[in-house]
Amino acid sequence: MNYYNISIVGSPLEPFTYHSDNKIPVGTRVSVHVRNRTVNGIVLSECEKPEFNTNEILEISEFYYLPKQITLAKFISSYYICSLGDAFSVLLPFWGKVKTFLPKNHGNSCATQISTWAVQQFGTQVSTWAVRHESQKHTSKITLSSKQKKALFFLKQHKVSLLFGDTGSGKTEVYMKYFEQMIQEGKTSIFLMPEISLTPQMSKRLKEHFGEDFVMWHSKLTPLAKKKALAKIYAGEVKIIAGARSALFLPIKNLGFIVVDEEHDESYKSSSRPRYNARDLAIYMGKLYEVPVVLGSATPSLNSYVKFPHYRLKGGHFSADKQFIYEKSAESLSPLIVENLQKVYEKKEQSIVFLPTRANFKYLQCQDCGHTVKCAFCSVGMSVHQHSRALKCHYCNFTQAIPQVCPECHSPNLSSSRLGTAEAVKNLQELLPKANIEQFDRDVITTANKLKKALKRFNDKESDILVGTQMLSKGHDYHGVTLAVVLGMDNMLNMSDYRAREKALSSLIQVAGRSGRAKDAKVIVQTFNEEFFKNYIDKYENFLEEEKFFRQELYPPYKKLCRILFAHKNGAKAQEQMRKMHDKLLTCKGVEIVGAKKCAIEKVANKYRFEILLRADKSTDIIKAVKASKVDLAEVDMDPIEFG
DNA sequence: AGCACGCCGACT
DNA sequence: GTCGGCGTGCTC
Repeated sequence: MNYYNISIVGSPLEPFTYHSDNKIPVGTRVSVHVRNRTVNGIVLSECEKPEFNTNEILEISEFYYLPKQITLAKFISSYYICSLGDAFSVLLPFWGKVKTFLPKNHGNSCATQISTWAVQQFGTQVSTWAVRHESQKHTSKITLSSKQKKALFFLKQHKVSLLFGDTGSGKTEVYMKYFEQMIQEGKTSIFLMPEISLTPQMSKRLKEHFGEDFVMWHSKLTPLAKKKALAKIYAGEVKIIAGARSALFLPIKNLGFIVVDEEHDESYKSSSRPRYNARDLAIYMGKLYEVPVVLGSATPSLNSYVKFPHYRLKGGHFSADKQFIYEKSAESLSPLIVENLQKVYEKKEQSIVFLPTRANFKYLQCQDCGHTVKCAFCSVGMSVHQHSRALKCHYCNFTQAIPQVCPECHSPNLSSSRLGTAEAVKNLQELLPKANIEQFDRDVITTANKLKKALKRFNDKESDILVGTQMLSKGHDYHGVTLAVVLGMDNMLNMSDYRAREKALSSLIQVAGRSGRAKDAKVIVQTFNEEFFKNYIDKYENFLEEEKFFRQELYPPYKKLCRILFAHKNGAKAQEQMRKMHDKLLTCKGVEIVGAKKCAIEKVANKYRFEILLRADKSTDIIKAVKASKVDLAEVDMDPIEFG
């Protein structure tokens, strides 16, 4: 009888031991009983017969994980502090006959014939992963400029590098050239991008260029589309996989290269367990698979800028031919803005109105001077807690009474108002009753099809004004736009988030880069912080250099942060669990407890939420401390990007 | 995480 | 008398 340690997919528990008559290779996915439920497990290792009675392995599947995937799962489990079963739940197994794993002279218990899974599924012949007969399919249509050639040369010199390229500087061509070269070496590339399901023009472009070598992968694919894509991947026919963060975990033979485009984008971070960051895991995988990794962005994160060598690819058209107007006003749709929107509408031109705030937080801002109350200890905005009638810092829990007058100019006009997209559309529609105004955000644009239609209406000039959030700035071309209105920058800048400045500036640059590809474009930025944006709008690199000093000693990339969440419908229970873990953490060395308190959004989905924020020099100290102190309810968020 | 077991409140 | 709430505890 053979005994095996088996990690149960999705289980929070340590691996269990099962037995089988068969000799089963490590990495094989099997099904087993846990409390009479049938679940998937992964064979981790063979082991001795344990003291207790074991269950039998029910079924040995044709799915398996390769040793490097197991290494990756173990890394995810240790770094993000989750069970191995949770780590495996994000990885996709290989499929087929496992020649290399079968020991010599071994019975054929698991040696199934080359399966015809894909054929059964689709009735089409799918080739095995034999090396493809490389036939010079099409000669390259990509011609790089000398700048782009230099960029490519630079990227090829480094294991991990940052392509710091302005909007419109042609980053995509550089990647595509790199992909082509990988294809010639018979290797597959991963091209990660945020919200790929909502960037149809990019996939169209890749499809046109790479044809059958290309597939798209993201969570919104229909089950059938997923099956088809997987069949092609299993068959080894795919050379370019463009996808959202989950594409990183597809079963790829011959991985050659990983691109993380728009690396600054927050959607690379998973907000459910395991809370991994695909950008960071891409770098880990680069090392593990010994393949180059390229991060790309017009507005790179300070994190990547500090850690990796970069190539600066300057753009063709950016702010040079654009007029920036900074308006000091706290009024959401000010007369200046409405007047400009009106003028543009009357000229039969188009506008976009950008509201970057997710409207989750309220900050106290002076309506006369724009000053926002900040924490005395953390240089971040204090958020308004109306219930407790107090201002609180989300980092250190410093609390103060809500001031009656502005601490800066002593004006009594302090307000914590905020503006959402739907509300802005409604207000604008009243002011411009004849204009066609559309809401353009996650609430309305839920599918690729809706996006396509909305963009078509806009490009056909059936709609005049788009009012939206981040989505407006993600990779779309609006050729007819001559006015971009950017609201809510101060809210963003004053978020109680150490990345507030980075997020605000990069959002502004991204939206400015989207709009006004036509000449004579105007960008109206409503802000009391004109100096900040003006200084850096076309000098993001200068911003990054200066931001280093703000982050030093306190924030990433110089310090590691970790957030522990406690959510329960019984608030007292959540708080008690937090307190318990907090007390345990006090005994741990090398870790600073920055705060332990109620979340800013204290109730979500009927659950009360509490959180602990930890800071340390090294992630190993955090991992050690958290593992030693973890309580049942705790959910670990390593390298958090959201607070509250 | 799931799911069974078990112990108290309002219902045919 | 039972149905069902969710607290506690266990899963190879």
